Amino acid sequence: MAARASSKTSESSDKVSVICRALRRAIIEQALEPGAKLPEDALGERFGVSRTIARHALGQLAAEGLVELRRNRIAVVATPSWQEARDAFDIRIELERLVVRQLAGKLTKAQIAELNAHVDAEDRARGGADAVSIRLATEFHILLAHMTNSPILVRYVSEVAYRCCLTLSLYSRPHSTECAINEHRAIIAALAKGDAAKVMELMHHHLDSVANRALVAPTPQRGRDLLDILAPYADEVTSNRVVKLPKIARRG
Amino acid sequence: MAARASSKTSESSDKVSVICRALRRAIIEQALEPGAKLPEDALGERFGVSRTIARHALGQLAAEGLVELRRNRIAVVATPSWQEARDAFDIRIELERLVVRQLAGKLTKAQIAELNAHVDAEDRARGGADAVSIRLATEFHILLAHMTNSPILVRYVSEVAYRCCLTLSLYSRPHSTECAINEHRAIIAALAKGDAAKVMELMHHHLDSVANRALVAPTPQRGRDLLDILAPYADEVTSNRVVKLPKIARRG
DNA sequence: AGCGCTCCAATTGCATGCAGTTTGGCTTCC
DNA sequence: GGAAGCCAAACTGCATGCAATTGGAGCGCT
Repeated sequence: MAARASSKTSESSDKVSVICRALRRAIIEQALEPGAKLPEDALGERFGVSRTIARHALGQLAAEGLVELRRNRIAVVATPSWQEARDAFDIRIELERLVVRQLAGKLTKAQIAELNAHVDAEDRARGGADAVSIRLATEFHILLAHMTNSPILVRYVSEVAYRCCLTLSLYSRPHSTECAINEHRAIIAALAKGDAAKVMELMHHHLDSVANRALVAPTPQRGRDLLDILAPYADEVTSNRVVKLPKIARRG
Repeated sequence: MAARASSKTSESSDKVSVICRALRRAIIEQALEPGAKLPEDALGERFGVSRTIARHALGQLAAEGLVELRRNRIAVVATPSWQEARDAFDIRIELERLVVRQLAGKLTKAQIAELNAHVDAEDRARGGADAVSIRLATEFHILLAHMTNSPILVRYVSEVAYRCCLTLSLYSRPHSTECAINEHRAIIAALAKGDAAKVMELMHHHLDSVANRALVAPTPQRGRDLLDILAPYADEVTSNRVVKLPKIARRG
């Protein structure tokens, strides 16, 4: 028996949604790096729509955490801090444990075949671009979420998985996908067998190891948050000499 | 020591954000019932902004799942199905277990005082409007999430908690807040004591019992989704007799 | 009465225009 | 040489206007 009755969750075909999808994909495939500027004008022109639409799309992506929006400033691709990346993975672990708990032993043969086919695709993509491997791996997890037929769960898993994608591009060293693929296969097997506890443990370990492999320590230099990086240095300067750095320094 | 360093997570002061907050509150306090229409014009006029802004706000709320947006149709307050409500609570349980796991034993005295103060407020609100009690109870959980200083966690817990609020208004029988307040106090105590396992168990039980108390069985009649209710009948009709229900039925 | 049709008011989808803010370079002055 | 100040270009925030779609009232037909 299927995990649950069918239900639609696809995004509508608004121009806004189209642009959202395009940008989302560009971001997770790292065509747009974290920090990349996203001016409304440029987006509108590129996609052949008005600024209004581009703006709306940016709003949606900001709601998903893929884009940062500051008043009167150009929107940029989100640059999650290391801590945020770690938080995202923690949340993801819990959500995906829930996914496999709901799915264990409840998948149809067809669904299992679909999962296996996806992993086969991941396998074939080995050796190709890292970005593609990462995207496929992410989509495996989203495919799982879809099978719960819980639209809310799908949304949250998708969002947090995309965010994790984003952070992988920031903090990851060259990706090794081999074991990830094997772990995907193990998860499918355990799901088919119906061992909920086992598959939750597998998923937990899988995500945890991906996170640990990727998020290598607080990586001081790639931490990106200039303010944080310079804080200790700034402390030294400001406490010993002057109060304000740029304006009054010349008077001292 | 505080659970983590400070971080800002508040919504900006755009007109859009202001309207979002207003609508969100109206929805969770049931001033706007599920299914209520939200025409852009009316919203814009009411809040003294243009349709553009109202529209954008609706988009954000739709991303949060509080509003349903269908192309070329008037936006309406979301009407989650019973199953979606149950799913939301399942997700919420996992997320909030994570919250208290992170918080156990890491709260400052000031934070504990803040939590106690909030529960006191809940206590004082007893006997008042149900909607207010529910909102305060929800805000207790969001307050907890804030103390993790994980913006992502705050966002997800807030969203899913609001959704649960919404479903409570749909499926709940008259709310009994007494035990919920006691359970909140128990959670604070366990957090202060630092017993992570205990507080996770408490939170799990707390949310589960709220859900079970509220989501009384699939309540066939209040299920609201006419299509679902009629599905079995329609199956019978379409498979045995004719293809379309309204147009051809009269000919049979 | 019941059913279908037509047409109009209501409403959304989207582009454009204008005002206010930020950015970055240029000039000026030390 | 380098910092402060100024100015124009770039960009966002928002309102308004127009075309397209919807839904429902009214009307005629059976």
